[in-house]
Amino acid sequence: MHVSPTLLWFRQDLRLADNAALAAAISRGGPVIPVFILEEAGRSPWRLGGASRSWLHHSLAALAGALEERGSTLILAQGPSQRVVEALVSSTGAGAVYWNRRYEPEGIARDAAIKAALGAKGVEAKSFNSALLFEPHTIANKTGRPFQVFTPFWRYCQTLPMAEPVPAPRGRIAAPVRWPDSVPLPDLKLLPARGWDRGFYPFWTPGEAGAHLRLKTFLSQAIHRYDEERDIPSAEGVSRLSPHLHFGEVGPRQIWAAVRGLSASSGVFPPSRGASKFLAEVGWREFAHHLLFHFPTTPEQPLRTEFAAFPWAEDPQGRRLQAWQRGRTGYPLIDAGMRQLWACGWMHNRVRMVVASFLVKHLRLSWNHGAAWFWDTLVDADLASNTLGWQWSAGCGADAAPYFRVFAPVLQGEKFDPKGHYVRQWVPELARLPDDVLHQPWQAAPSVLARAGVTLGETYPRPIVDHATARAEALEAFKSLRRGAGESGDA
DNA sequence: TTTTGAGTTGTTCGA
DNA sequence: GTCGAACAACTCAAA
Repeated sequence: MHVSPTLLWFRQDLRLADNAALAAAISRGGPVIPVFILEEAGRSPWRLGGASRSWLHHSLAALAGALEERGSTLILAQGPSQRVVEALVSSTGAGAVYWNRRYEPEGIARDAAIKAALGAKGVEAKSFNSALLFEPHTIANKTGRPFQVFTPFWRYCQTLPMAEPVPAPRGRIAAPVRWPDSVPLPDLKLLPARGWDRGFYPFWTPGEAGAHLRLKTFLSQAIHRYDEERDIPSAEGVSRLSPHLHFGEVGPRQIWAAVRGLSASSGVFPPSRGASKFLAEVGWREFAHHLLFHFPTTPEQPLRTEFAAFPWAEDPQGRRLQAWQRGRTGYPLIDAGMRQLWACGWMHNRVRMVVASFLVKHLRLSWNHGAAWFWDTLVDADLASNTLGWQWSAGCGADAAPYFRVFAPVLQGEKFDPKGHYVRQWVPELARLPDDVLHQPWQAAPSVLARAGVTLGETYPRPIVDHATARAEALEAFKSLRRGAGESGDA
């Protein structure tokens, strides 16, 4: 019997294993036409960021290679998704379009429209879950409302059955008689013209194979020390899976199953405190998607509405923001983090919290600026996680950091980078300073600075704000917010 | 139904 | 040096 082709629409699920839409397309029986559509979403603030574009280029190349090994071809296209999908359906005679669901507000609306349009034409349109352990529309608290606190959310999720990964397709993937036209990968122009991403790829191997190697490496050792070492930015204590997860080169079901596999011999699950902590991070990713789905305005708007009135500082020339972005704040840990971000497209999580706190509380610039910068510079930029992270840092989100939690950049440096490995790597002009002043060079005696070859204000900036003053002003600003919200009017 | 306690990641101050 | 308290307000779950 003749079965029409299935269009398999790849989006943020750039893998063959554990891909529910792919598995369904194959079991439907006809030829499978894998397609990726680059949609340049106009002026949307959340169109692909620069670092993400670079990663995507390499990930698509990897996916295309993996498909080729199975006798298939990745079709690349450009333009509004609905137009491209409809054009491909009519040019290939596809009778079905399958994809894995996404949870961003724009994506949900677009997918719904496409599903309706295809249905009206008699084309089978089906979507699947491959991105999450627990899809947002399936989770609610006992009052039927979305969770807003992580711990009860995660406790509840863990009482639910955990989905198994979908097995990878075996053998060749059936090809159509004739392949539709494809845009050559370089023509998508995903790579930056000036090559500022050249520092990324000593650290990263985009694609499904790279993702699995990273997971395997992490599970072999570091996961069991994760609860302690994840806070040390110079250590290899974290999984570095975030960009792979974002692009769907590996999925949470696979991670869960792999961690459970570690318990096979002992029967104890989770196998260690580190593993438990790591799985909770997977839970935070779930929680982020839960919040984005149920509170779709949060990429721009604070979840706690009183924060709309927050007295942000003036920064008319954008100098403070620029100092932060470029790693020229005069606080070594902050500057190290921001420079690592620029060089690698990634920043260690501990340092992300510190730089975020610094932007929002020390510089009192809106978290939206930080979210936008991270969006453009992170290879793991993810609307759900980025939004949660920034609103958490600013204190305006769900389960957010209390307003009085102001990370002290010097103290954080001394606690988590006591030997200065991290700062010396990313702020090399300070490398020769002794440990005891490395995190506060302005406290060093002139002779110490001279010996280290540091001239404050020339080779390295003086602090752009004073910690104690900035902290006091931040606390005052948060207090004013409270007064404003209460309309008590007292002086 | 109402109450109570707990909740990712911190810092400072004073005893 | 170490330690506990204080620094809000609100959501959720358990009692």
